Amino acid sequence: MSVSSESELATSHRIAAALKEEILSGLYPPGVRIRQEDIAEQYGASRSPVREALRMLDAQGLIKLVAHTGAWIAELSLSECEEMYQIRERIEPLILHMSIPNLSADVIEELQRLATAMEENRDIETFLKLDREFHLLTYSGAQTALLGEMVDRLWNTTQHYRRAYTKLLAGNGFKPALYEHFLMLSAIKKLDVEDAERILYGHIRRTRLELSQHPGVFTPGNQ
Amino acid sequence: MSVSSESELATSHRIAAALKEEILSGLYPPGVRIRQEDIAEQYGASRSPVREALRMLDAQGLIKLVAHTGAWIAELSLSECEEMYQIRERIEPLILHMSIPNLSADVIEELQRLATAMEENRDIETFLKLDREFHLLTYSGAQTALLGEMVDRLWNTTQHYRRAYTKLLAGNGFKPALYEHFLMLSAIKKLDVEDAERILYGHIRRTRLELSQHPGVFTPGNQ
DNA sequence: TTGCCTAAGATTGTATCCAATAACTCGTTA
DNA sequence: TAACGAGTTATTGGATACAATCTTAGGCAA
Repeated sequence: MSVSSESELATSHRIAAALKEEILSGLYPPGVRIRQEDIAEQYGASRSPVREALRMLDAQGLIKLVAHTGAWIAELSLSECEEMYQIRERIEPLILHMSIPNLSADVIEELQRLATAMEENRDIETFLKLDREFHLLTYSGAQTALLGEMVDRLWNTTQHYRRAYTKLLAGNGFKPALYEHFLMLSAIKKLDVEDAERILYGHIRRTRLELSQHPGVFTPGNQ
Repeated sequence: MSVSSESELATSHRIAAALKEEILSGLYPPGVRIRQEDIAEQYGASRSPVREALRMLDAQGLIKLVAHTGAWIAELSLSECEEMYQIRERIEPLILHMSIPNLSADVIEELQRLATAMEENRDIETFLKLDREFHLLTYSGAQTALLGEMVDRLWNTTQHYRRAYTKLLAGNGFKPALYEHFLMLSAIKKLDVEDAERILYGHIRRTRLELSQHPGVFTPGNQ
């Protein structure tokens, strides 16, 4: 949050942040094993801070630690992924509710820009990035202690599967999402919290139902 | 889950579990500092497993770690606690929804027993214990990957404040909760998921509104 | 061939030592 | 008297060494 964004952080935090980026970028696919010594060497540190970093990522649900055995990139089954979406359906309307009254004109302008950019975009990684930015920005007005972290975690742990599913859609199936974004944005502009919540709920729910019709996303070696 | 429940666990997990119990029991009040060396000595271990245990508890929201500075028992402000309750209002009806179809007759009998026991009880610690057991047992039918953990965490991080608030009520104000328990139990027995969800939502919401009328609970040195 | 057992190797868990950082004390000065 | 600052102490962070555990490879017997 401040000037020197790297050097002042503890090594363990630096490693955790870097690993997190690599995982979210798709560099390590789900199920891949992570060895402490490899990571330590990769970041020029000893295993101590690596172990702490792994615990942090475990807490965030990005990896799975098993005592005396090792660490793996977290994997979700279809039903686990559906569960995440069901949680999102209930929680994200809440954080949106808390956020809307505090959204500045600048933020709303940026939302408009993002929604439009998504309309013109055809690249998958860009779509993922814009979609994430759009939604998280609609939540940015919420002054939360924990809810924000929870939402972030839900997005992170489902990231791999959103990517795979988006690839499957391959450009055609984006439109409903785009329309929903514009509808939600218009409700936000009118400060119509209830309507925005309902649209968001439907947006997440529709995605969940579509996702569950593509179980191939969850059979390893696919995507 | 198996025969020897303690000895086979890694030291770090043992320490984490023991510390967690002590924190939830109210032995360490919010805001108290925890020194690694003290804990290490207390459990006859070195600081290494203690550090790992502290990271686990940090991840569960029971303590707060600050880099280069130390660990403190987590503290909530009134507004943070209200946020937790708002999350509970949205999430616990969901887990109840998932759970009800899978509750066995034995569990329902046990729920009946717990609800009745609470009616006759007047001790505060016992009330806390029974109330927690009752609710978590209504969720026990849900086969969840993460939702259960989230609910557990919400209960744990608000434990201190439920205790303080319950002390304030001192026996009189229990009744609405007891009635709601019986109403919910009756909906569960009829497999009326929708009704059970609604009652639970109201139950948590009512508690939140009452809690916010007792801000004294959140001024340190009170209770 | 298949299953089991044993032992070597690899990997994680813990203890200890040293370094880095933060907190505190106490003296100085405006 | 109050505020600032240098130096000391206490506490946490990281590196290394060793112990405990798991995994895997190989051989043996059914």
